Amino acid sequence: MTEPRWLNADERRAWLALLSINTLLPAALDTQLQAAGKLSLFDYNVLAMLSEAEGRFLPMSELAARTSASLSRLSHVVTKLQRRGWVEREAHPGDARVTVAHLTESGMDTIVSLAPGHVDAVRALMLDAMTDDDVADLARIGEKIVARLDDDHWILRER
Amino acid sequence: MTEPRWLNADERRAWLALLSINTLLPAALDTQLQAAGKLSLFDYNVLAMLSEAEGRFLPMSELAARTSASLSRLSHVVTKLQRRGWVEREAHPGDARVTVAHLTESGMDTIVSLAPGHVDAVRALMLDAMTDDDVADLARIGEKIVARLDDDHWILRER
DNA sequence: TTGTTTTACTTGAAGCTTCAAGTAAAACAA
DNA sequence: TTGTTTTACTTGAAGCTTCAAGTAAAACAA
Repeated sequence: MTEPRWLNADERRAWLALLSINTLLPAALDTQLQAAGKLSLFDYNVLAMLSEAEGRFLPMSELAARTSASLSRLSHVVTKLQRRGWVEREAHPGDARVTVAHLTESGMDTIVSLAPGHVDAVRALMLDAMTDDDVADLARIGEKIVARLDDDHWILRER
Repeated sequence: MTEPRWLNADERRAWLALLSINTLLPAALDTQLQAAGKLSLFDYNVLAMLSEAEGRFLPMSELAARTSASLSRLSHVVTKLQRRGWVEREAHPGDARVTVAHLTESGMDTIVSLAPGHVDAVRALMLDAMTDDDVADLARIGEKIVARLDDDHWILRER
């Protein structure tokens, strides 16, 4: 067996920082959203992606791609959001295999009321810690990592 | 109500990239570790932190801090690791409130055998996507964000 | 056409995480 | 001392995510 290349100082710092952000940041945002509207960050993102989509609806697979989730996870969560009256499932006219998730008026009202508090939290927890150059660097480096993890991830399509 | 400041282009890119990394990277590493040894990334980190500690033991609260976890989460996971024979719980001699988690020989063997594959995965999924400068930038920016989220996080103590 | 494979989901169970409530010892306060 | 507060956990239940298995329609292959 060949000797593995261990991490050097910067690699270790970058990796540990990412790992820590990874557990702390979603937890902090979950706490804010839980207090504001009894939903999780993932729930919020599902609603947000639908609210930004044309017609406020998306096929389940496209919604799964935009939330980086598995179809199974999304299916369970949409069922929950449906019970809360925020999303509806509809048949796709052209392809009977496809389910379309549609944001309801009530769902739209919910996200509109939650958005300002959520954006404030994102600023307070992360963006306010950085200079403008840092933000640009993080965007550039972050997208490189995303490309590595999934080379046709939707956030790269916007470029 | 005052108008919220929405995210500008770079802010949105940085935020979306971080969010995507956040769901994709742990999932990919979980898959690798699950295949290699039927354990999660969090399980691995618990073992790794213990293996690096002097004497291979740490109080539960210190271990929770080093894995960015809640005590409750850690307590459940240590119970599981204990059943697999990788960790033992011991009383703290000086303070009866404290439980010390101690890595067993078997736990040490496990992490030694898993480490090379895990480090390879971290490289393949993230570090190999970046230049040396990117790594240094990410370390610097990442630590700023961590400091924002928890200003005496243990990774900042090493400086 | 007919059979086979692929796509786009859905479902239930198992396992994991969070949350609320609890225990017991240490520290502090008067 | 004695009572109160804080610290350091642990526990069980509820909710969430993953995993394995399934369904049904579309696409392809011969």
